[in-house]
Amino acid sequence: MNMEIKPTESELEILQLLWKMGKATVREVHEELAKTKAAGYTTTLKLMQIMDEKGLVERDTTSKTHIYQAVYTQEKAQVSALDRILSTVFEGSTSELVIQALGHHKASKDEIDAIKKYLEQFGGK
Amino acid sequence: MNMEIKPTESELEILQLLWKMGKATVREVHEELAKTKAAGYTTTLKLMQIMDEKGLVERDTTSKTHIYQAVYTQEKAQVSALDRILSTVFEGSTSELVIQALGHHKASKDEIDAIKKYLEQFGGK
DNA sequence: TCTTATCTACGAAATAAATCGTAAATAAAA
DNA sequence: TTTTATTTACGATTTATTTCGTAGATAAGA
Repeated sequence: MNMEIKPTESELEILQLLWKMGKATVREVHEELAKTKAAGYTTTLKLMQIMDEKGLVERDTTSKTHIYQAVYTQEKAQVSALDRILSTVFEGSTSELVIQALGHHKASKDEIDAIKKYLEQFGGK
Repeated sequence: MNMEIKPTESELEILQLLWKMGKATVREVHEELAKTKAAGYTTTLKLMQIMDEKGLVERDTTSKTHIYQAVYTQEKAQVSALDRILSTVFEGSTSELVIQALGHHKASKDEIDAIKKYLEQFGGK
């Protein structure tokens, strides 16, 4: 059903920035990106234009300098990422995934508590 | 630390089969693969040869027909996949990931119980 | 106004990944 | 033994993704 819109690796990097920045220009995104990655300005521009065509972002083109924002939300990315690894490496087992996540990626006491609390809603004990 | 050995999309498909099959020939893997995907035999062969070079699989070449098996384990893939989505879409928050996983991917009663049980080891209450 | 800087659009080159065709070797079948 | 089938090796093509250069438009500064 879901029109399999799949951001590429590079597109995801830009989405991550837009999620934090909200609305931003290519220049602003590029500046942030440059802190981690070496790439030319037009590379970032082109990428963002493609993302616009794909519907991953939208832009306000009323002024010369366009203003971008994410359409593809972080939550969509989370659900999609979980779906993917669930079917590719966890054989569909959510509990396997959760236990693996808790086992190998040390969650803090607070995180553990948050999860316990969350689980309570699924039947008392 | 971990020499960033990253299977590509297609390589992962083959690994999934090898995890189930254990030792297998190119022909056997290809046969399985063909059930889901249309691709020529030499495509599968080439892919598996590349995977051997990368060290994702190893093969016994004593007889004409080589026998492959996965070196890159399912658990490695699980840890790596979790690491990746944790840093790209969950901002490093394991609890966010877990809660999202439980929320959007209906776990069965048994799965919930398994998780609760697992959590108990992290401090009584 | 004239020059300089910044921006978008766009095509094309560079890189990465997937797919395939063909040749040579080996084994199996006739 | 001769033919046929199967397998590996390997290069080449195709497709997807990333990167960049250049041109034209717009705005800002001198």
